[in-house]
Amino acid sequence: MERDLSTETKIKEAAIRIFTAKGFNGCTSREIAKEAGINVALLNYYFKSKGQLFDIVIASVLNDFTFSLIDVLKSNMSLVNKARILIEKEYDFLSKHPEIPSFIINELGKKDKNYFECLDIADEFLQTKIFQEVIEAQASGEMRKVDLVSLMLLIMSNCHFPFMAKPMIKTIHSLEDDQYNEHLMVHKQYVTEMLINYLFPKNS
Amino acid sequence: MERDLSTETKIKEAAIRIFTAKGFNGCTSREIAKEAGINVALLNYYFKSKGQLFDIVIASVLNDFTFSLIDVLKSNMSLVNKARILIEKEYDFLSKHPEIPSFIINELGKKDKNYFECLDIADEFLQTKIFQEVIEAQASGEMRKVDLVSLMLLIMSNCHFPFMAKPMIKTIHSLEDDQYNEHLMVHKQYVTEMLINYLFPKNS
DNA sequence: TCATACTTTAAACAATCATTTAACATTCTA
DNA sequence: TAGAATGTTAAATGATTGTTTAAAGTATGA
Repeated sequence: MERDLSTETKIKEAAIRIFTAKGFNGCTSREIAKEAGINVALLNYYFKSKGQLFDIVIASVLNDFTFSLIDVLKSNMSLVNKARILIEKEYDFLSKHPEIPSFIINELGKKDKNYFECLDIADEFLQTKIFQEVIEAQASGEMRKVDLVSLMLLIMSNCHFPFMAKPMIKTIHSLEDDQYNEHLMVHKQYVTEMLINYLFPKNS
Repeated sequence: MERDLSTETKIKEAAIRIFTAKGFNGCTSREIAKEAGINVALLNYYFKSKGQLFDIVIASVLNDFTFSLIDVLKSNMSLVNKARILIEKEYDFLSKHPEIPSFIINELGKKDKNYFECLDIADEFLQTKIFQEVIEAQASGEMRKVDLVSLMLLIMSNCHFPFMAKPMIKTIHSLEDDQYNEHLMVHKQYVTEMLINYLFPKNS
C-alpha cells in the first residue's frame, strides 16, 4: 500500500480521503498532514492554503466521477441500454466511493462557484451528443417526455441517495455494512426496472 | 416577526435555523447567539454546551419531520392512496423546510447515536400498523414485493434528493430559485406516477 | 425593603485553528 | 565540490474556537 509517491501526490491523496469523508469544515489541516505523513507547513508549501487544496480535491473528484459515465454515453447502444448500463456503472462506481455523493451535494451546495464549468471533461461530455439523442427519442415516442432537470433528478435520486442514506438506514434498521451492501445490490435492480419502465413505457 | 419569546425558546429557534442551514461544524456558538440576539454565555447557561443544544435541535427537527407523516399513515385510505398523499405531503413539507433532508442525512450519519429510538413520536408511528398493511398488500399481490429498506429508499430518494440537490442543479442549469421550485412541482408528479406504477403494478 | 434566587453580561480562559517564519536538510547543477 | 534551488521541519503567530468566571442587573416573595 505504501507506494513511493511524490510529496505533492501524497498530500493530494490524503486530502481526497479526508475531505470526501468529513467535508471542508469537518477536518483540519493538521489532520490531512498527519494522514499524508508530513508536516503541516508542507501543505501550505505545495498548496497555498487549505481552501486551495480543497478546490483541487473537488475538481479531481468531480472529474473522476463524470469520467466513469462518458464511456457509456458515447457508446452506440440504444438509449434504453445506455440508461440501463449507466445505472449499473453508477452503482459500481459508488460502491467503491460511497462518500462521493454526500461530498458533492454538500460541498458544492455551499460554494457559489460552478465547478462543472471548468471541468476537464466538460467538452467530452458535450461531444457525446446525448442531449440530442434524448430529444430525438422523446420526439419519436420511444422515451417519455420529461425535461432535462427531471431526467437528471430521477437518475441521480435513485442512484446517489441510497449511498448518502447509508449511515442513517444502517442505524434505523440495525444493519451491518455487508448487509446494507447486499440491500444496495437488490435495490439497484428495483431502481433499474422502475426507471426503465417509466422512461421507456413501450419497452416494458 | 419579533414575538416575545422566552430566552430559551429564542436560542432554540435560532439554533434550528443555523444548525439546519450549516450543520454542526459549519457554525459557531457565537453565530447562534448573535442570531438569537443574546450573549454567548447564555447559550451555555440554558443548554450546557453546543453539542447538547445540537442534540435537542436534531430531536426537534426529527419530530417535526415525522409528525407530518403520521396523519397520512394512520388514515383509513387504501395503500395506493396513502402512498400518493404521502409523496404530496412530503413535497409540501420539504418545500417549506428544504434544508432538512441534507441536515438529517449529514448530521445523523456522523453520530452513532440512534436518534429515532428516543423519538417522542416513535410509539405513534408503530400504532399506525403501516408495516402489517404493507405485508398484507404484498401477500395479496396488490403491492410489489420489495423489502422495507428498499421501499423506504425508493420513497425517500425521490422525495428528499431533489431538495438536497437544489443548489447543485441550480448552478449547473443556471436556474433561479423560483424556476427550480417550479421544476420541483412538475417533478413531484413524475415521481408520484413512477412510484405508484412500480409499487402497485395492477393499478396502472 | 431587603435578602434571595434567577437572568444576563463582559471579560477571560485554555485549546485549537490556518498560516507564516526562519532554520535545517537535501538535491541539483555548473 | 561549492553554491543555489528545492524540500522539510519545529516553532511561533494571531485569530477563533467552546466554555467558564465573576460581577452586575432583575425579579420575587416575605
